[in-house]
Amino acid sequence: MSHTPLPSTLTRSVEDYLKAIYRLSLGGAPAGTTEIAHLLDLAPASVTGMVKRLSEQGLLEHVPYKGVELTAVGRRAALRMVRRHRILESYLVAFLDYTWDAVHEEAERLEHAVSDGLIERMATALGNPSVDPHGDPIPAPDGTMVELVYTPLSEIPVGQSVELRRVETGQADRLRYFAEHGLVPGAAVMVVARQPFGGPIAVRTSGGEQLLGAELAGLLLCAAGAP
Amino acid sequence: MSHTPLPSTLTRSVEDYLKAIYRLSLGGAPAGTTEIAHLLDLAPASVTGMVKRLSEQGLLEHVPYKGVELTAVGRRAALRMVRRHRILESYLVAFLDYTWDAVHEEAERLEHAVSDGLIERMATALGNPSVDPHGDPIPAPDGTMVELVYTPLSEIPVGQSVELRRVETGQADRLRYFAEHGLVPGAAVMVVARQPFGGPIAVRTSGGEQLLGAELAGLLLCAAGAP
DNA sequence: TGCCAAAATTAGGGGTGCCTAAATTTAATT
DNA sequence: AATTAAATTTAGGCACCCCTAATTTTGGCA
Repeated sequence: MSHTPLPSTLTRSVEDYLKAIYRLSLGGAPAGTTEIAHLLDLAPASVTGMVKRLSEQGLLEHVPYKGVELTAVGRRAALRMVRRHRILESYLVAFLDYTWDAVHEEAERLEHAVSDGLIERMATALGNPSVDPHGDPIPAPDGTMVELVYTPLSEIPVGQSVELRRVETGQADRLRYFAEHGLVPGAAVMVVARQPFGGPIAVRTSGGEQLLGAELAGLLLCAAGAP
Repeated sequence: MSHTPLPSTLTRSVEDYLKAIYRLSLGGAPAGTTEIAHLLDLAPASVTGMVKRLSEQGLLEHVPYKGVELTAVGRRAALRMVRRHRILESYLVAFLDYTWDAVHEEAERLEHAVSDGLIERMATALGNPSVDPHGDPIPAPDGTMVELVYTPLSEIPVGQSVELRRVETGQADRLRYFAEHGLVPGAAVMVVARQPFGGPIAVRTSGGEQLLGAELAGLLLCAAGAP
């Protein structure tokens, strides 16, 4: 099955818009221009202008005053950027001694500059991984991705041991904090307490430490039941 | 000794101008705007405009109608780009299976996007090399570079064997041709003939092949006398 | 239903960096 | 010294992508 070719020359700016709209599209609803503006740190009016241009290019569909959705072409372009980003992060951690909290910024710039060929060479060197250091799934070169569904830690019963599979934050300081306490993908943790109403959660790490915090609830995901 | 800090945010375009002007400055004379335009594939009038802006920023000195020269700050910024480019080329060849004729284009884009930190990590992984795969010297992180002076092959007497040290061309097809016949830095060659008036030259490679061509004269450099 | 606040868009403007076409300067030649 | 061709600069414009301020639309709520 052949694809409509992706536009060959997207600017860095356009690539960032597509990534942002893709991220927002995961929420299910069409992305609002203000949401996009917030993610990209731009004024909403600027987004309206760019959105108009990208619609004309067929990368997204815009219903004025309603919202923005990626077209099939736009989604492939966005997933291509996601693949680049996650392969880059994986490569930097595996081969150039980066820590998982330090790779994001570097990948954020490189993803706009590397060729597809280099990404594939890096992927090969890594053994074609399916997840990156944060446990995020890596889209395939053809732009397909299996979104892995994990159970949020906040839904694991008290007393159960599980394996962390994914740490969903890009914030370097949080990642550093998690890493210091062994909360990385693959780690085993036991839920030891929970506040009422789904609030903060407490876990015991394999190192015997006990940690408490609201961040733990949503940011750490796991495969339910796996020790 | 401390340096004037380099401007922290140079655009890709500015970085390319500085690199081009640096290359032309090696010829000794101030660079002309038309020369720069030719190197960057731009209209001469565009160069005049940019040159004006860069002079105001203190990156170069422009004497209207005469020519352009880098200031100390501009030269350091240019050498920083040269280091990035050559470390990147070296890394791609050493660790990601690129051939020396394929790295230029990739490095040309990456050099604008990588952080100084990543370049230094790559340099460390390479063992802090002083020359890149083409034999070109790599500037130090502080922006100093020893320009190695080799004897052009065209000046080696007929019958003498020498070691190639540097292949001075960025043209991928020529590099491929040279590589196919073993003409890479480190190779031993013997000059077997020369046309009158410093014209084309003929060499015998260690593989016993005999090659003739005008390109050989200027593009291949060697350490005189070394076998 | 009518009004209000939030969201989104339009209007107008600025910086960058490129272009073409029209001067202008320089340097070489006669 | 005058002419001329090449190099260079100026003038005027355009595309991109951002901004602020003003206006329009929407959706919820009294």
